[in-house]
Amino acid sequence: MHADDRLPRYQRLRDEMVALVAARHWRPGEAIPTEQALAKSYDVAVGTVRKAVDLLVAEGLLERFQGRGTFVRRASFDSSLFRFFRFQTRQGERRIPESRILRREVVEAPSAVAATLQIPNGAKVIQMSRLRLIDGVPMLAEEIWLPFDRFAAFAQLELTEIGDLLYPVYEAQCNQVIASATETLTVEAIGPLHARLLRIEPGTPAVVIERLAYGYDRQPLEWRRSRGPASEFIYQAEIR
Amino acid sequence: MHADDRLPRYQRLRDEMVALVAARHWRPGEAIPTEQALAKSYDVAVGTVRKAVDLLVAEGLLERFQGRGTFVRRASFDSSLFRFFRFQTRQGERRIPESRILRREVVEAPSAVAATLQIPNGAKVIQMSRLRLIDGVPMLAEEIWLPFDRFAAFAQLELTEIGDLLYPVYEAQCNQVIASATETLTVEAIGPLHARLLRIEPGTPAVVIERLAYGYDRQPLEWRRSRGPASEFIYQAEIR
DNA sequence: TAGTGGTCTAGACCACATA
DNA sequence: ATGTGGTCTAGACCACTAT
Repeated sequence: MHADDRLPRYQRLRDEMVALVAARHWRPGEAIPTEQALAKSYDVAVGTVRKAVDLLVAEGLLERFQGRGTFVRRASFDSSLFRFFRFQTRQGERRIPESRILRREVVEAPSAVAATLQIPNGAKVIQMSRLRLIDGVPMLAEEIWLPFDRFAAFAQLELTEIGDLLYPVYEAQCNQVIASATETLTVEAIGPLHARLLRIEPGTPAVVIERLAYGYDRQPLEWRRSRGPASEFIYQAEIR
Repeated sequence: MHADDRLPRYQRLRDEMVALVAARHWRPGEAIPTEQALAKSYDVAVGTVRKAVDLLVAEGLLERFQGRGTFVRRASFDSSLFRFFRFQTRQGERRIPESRILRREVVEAPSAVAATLQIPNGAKVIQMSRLRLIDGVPMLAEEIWLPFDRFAAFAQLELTEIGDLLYPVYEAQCNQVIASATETLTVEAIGPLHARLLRIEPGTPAVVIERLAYGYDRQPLEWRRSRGPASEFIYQAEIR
């Protein structure tokens, strides 16, 4: 099962390190072996290890701390587009919104969902509808789909057992770890259904964020579509 | 005027190379000296030069081509948010929209504009209003502000002398080179004025992109605010 | 064939964190 | 005091581009 000898050593080393994290042999929060140790065990120079680690730090999989060591980074989703919703509390601090699951059921995947999650047509999915609030004010209306075969345990949980964040639950209950995601931002005039949930006027501009989240093996694990009032959204980017 | 000795050599080297580009001593499209030559002239090891160049490649200022050399990159604005407007032609290819300048005048800077461009209150600015079209269909309505003292030559140009792209004109006529920018995306229900320009219904969601563009010396050179129909906009991002 | 950037090595010394 | 990552060197060899 192995990597192309024509690839540079630092690339192959990088790939092996990714595999160790994916296999949960190196776990988030833990320190990996020192550069010296890695150099010795993989029989390469320290400089080569450094270059491989450089890559993974740039990719966000590892974090370095001078004098302490190199650590597997927790996927934090700090760069998610959700960050650009100005959902501050009245004191202006950033908080995790409260979550209310409005509905959860197991259904046959609509064909668009099956295609997106890369599962067979007609396979079962968990469909969920969720409202996120700050200080009791609705901020985001979400629809979430999970492939049933990987998340069967999730369908059995009492709703009261599910906290404000889903990914830790996926990890603890279903052994499914989210490693990365792609997000897509579009804008629409909000429909009457979501308008009622969000307590805004139908036709008001809303930002729609679709997120497809992947495991370390690059398999799609979760699809969600979230809607929030566009008036609360501001995105900034650097251009070169 | 010199750099801190406590900074690593590769950082100081990086800064000196940026300065050479800013001073137009190294010009876009040109090759810079070889790594060997740089190492000799700055009296550092080649590896140190490589690290400095690595940084500038990552920042997008330089481009490397194995066997050919390292070149100063033209600021291409490939990553601009405008890229996410699906302004395709009927054949689906990407094109530079046609530009029509609707108005251009020299005025005293409104205080918000003066603050943004970091010029004194009441200083003169060139204010411009522009429409961008594809196949004759209006796609973006833009308002643009330029500090008059740097762009005086621009105010004299016949409108027919100004092409579809402004930055090459800034460079050729005013010797002002845009090096980077920050962009901000918000959404609003379009007002009657812009609705008429864009030939859409007032109240339709519109994407508003504000861009503040800087020279190599980090001075703000241009501020523009562009509005386009949100229905044509889709933004995608990778999350880790 | 000559010259460029790309990979890799082996080792020295520095700065920082922790005990 | 020890061990970690951070910086820097000097040189070898490879892969690609141009002539």
